[in-house]
Amino acid sequence: MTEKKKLSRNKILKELYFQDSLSCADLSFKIDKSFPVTAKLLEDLLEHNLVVESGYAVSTGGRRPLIYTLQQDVMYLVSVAMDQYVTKIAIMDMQNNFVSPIEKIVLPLPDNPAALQVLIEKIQMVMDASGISKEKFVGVGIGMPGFVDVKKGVNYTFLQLPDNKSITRYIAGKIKVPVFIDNDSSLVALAELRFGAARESSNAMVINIAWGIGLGLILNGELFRGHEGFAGEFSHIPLFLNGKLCSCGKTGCLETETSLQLIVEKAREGVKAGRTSRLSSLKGDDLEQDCDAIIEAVKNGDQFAIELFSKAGYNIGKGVAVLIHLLNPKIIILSGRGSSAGQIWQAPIQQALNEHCIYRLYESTSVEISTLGNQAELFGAAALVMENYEHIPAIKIHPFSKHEEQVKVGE
Amino acid sequence: MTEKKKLSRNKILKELYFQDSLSCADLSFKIDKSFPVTAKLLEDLLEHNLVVESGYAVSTGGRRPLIYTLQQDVMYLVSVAMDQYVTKIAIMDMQNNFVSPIEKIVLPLPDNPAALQVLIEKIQMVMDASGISKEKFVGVGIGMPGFVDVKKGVNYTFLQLPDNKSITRYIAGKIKVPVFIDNDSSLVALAELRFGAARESSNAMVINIAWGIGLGLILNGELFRGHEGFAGEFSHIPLFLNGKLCSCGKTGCLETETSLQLIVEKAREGVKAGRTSRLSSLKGDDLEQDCDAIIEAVKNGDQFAIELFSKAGYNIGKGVAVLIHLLNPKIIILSGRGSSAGQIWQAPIQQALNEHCIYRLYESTSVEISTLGNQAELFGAAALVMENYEHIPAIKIHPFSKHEEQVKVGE
DNA sequence: AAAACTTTTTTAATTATTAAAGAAGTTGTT
DNA sequence: AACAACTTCTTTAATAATTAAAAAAGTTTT
Repeated sequence: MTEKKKLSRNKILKELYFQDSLSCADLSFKIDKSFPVTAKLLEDLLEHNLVVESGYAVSTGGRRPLIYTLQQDVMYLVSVAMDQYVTKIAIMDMQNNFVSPIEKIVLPLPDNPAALQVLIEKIQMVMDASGISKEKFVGVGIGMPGFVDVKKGVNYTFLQLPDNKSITRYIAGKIKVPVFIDNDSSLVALAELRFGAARESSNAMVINIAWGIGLGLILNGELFRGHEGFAGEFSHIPLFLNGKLCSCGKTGCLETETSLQLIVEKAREGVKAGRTSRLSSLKGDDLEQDCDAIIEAVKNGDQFAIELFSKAGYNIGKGVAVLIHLLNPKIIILSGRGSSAGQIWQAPIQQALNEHCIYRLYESTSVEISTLGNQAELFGAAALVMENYEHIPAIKIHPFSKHEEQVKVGE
Repeated sequence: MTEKKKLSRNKILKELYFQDSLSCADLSFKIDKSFPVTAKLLEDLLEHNLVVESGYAVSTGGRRPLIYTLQQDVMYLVSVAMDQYVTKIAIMDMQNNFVSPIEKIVLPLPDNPAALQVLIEKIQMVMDASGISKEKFVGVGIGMPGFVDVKKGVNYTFLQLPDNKSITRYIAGKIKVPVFIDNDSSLVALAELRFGAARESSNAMVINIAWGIGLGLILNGELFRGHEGFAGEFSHIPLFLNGKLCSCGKTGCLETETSLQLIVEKAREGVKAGRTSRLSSLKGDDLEQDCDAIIEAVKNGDQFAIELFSKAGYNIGKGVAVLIHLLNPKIIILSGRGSSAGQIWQAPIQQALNEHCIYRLYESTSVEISTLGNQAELFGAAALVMENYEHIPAIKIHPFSKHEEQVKVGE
């Protein structure tokens, strides 16, 4: 089979992963090949048991199309979602199911030279524990905070190797499976684009409400990364004149007025100061636990918790107003950990838009809460692998040599 | 000739317009067709006298390529650049030369129901006066302020027809030549992308320093317009807490702290208040004249004028910091009328970036002053026509499924 | 219930692409 | 300086893909 045919074949598998079941006509359109060629490729895939016919679709006025689906149990993905403190590792099948328990490990990234080694060991461990044979793994997708260069496979903030060598190549060399990395917020956006609220929108802003406020931009139907891959630095746009020092060294960043970290801090302060609230029993040492507790309090109508979220929401809204002016998106999606607080975000954000946005611009922009919630990054990491799947055959790792070959992934 | 062949043929003409002279190999690559097909199309274009061979290019280590150029005197463009007060109309050839004097007319757009009729008459007049036969005009490109829907051909702010009917179709119906419209700042960006400083950059932010502060976004090598075509509303992002009322009805917009209009107003106030300066003889009734006078004063080292531009520049820089954070561009281009003030902008903008931008993000972003200056919009309007040249006959429809009929015009 | 229309699939005809060969230059070596 | 070795562009022949036509399987209309 020629290299070109392989590309088309992989494109079919990729489309079937994202769409679950498609007809030959649909696939022909999506992979931009003629019907006869697509049919021939499908025939081959059926023979090799990678694809199965799964009945007929309902007729739309003519002959019913044969529907194709990915064969189960032949391909698996490893998805890894990291934040500054905790890392989750999961194994997923082609139908987007978790096939092993999600492994959650405490792995602080700042000032931790051992982090990369630990990560590799844990990934290896989860893969081994799954009992799935190595050749069935398509690849590993990893989402991580920091300035990530997707093409080079480098994170300039965490998990660095000497001379900024590619960590994707490094990890792939160890576990013998292709590896892809991306910024955490970008992967949340990718998840929303492929499986979530942005599915029908070619222009969407996905806000990743987490310890910081991340942003993934969906422009013209695809994830936008910018010149060096750093686009979406929403957290640090200079929007306030509050003089508050930010972690980045500047003042007035969006992050200084809104983030889950800030909410937890403020909640702890409030409790210490004797504020009446359901939150009075906050642990005060575990960020994740406290955050979950506050979100739970919001849902139970706790006034203090609601006040904190409303203020944070209003400030996110001020940032969203900027996004709407600059990029005229169809939809704003609130995703990531914080989105599990639900509809509480709507009112304050809408209020900020009323005050700071030109009506003509935001009247046709909707604000929605993600249904993927806390698991968005894991879905996104899996999607990242399949996003690159068509190029994977170009990756070759020598089984006996430690010297990695030139790897060309995407563009 | 089939429809598909026509598309490729037109693509060749388009590429030759933007690149002036190209080899068959270059064209084959650019129009995404094989060498034999491209060669055959070129043969046909030579026969029909639309293209000429213009000698050989220097060898790059092998056989010298034959170079093709557009035939002169067979195709012309009408380009129209409007602002709120003044409209310029020009006729250009395929080599980007003005072939008739630029017609400048005073045509206020706000609250002027007659504006559209006047515009059509003047375009007609300029075309007639040129003595060029009608069938040689490829199309009319018009840049205008306001919320412009490029696809529908509607401006929601000015020049409206009843029921928001398409003004492009309306004008085209009258003058019998295809018409295209776009937002003024988008066309300035297009000009920079095709003929100016953004030529080598697939990610550029083009700031249109005019009576307001416009923005055209070049993302992934093409002009980005957003969901409804309104992207780039830079002027009204809420960046200040100054309480100053903006023309849009809100307060704190970027426009309230920087624009040529503001500079002229401040200069007039300063002069009235007796500020010592070369500007003391400002007319005070003609915005354009006064603006030119102040820019002249800047170049002659007038302290007051420089102070005004420095402050305005710093505030533009604050906005640019937001752009860099969100979109990680390779280059920021200062264009439009105000760019003729030259290097004066550099220092205050760089200062604002130092203060408000994460170093990692702006260290590799350059800020440049346009060389197209005041004529950028006219070049952009001409480019707009050729940008659409190939698409006029080409509409792609899903050949199999009724539901997914997609009209794809440009991407 | 049959004719007329849709849509998918198969096949045959057409067209474009890739690979191979040739032409025109440049570069490097003896 | 001469000639082999390498580039790059152009032409041609072989191969592969696309489009058009025909057939198959439904749905809708009369």
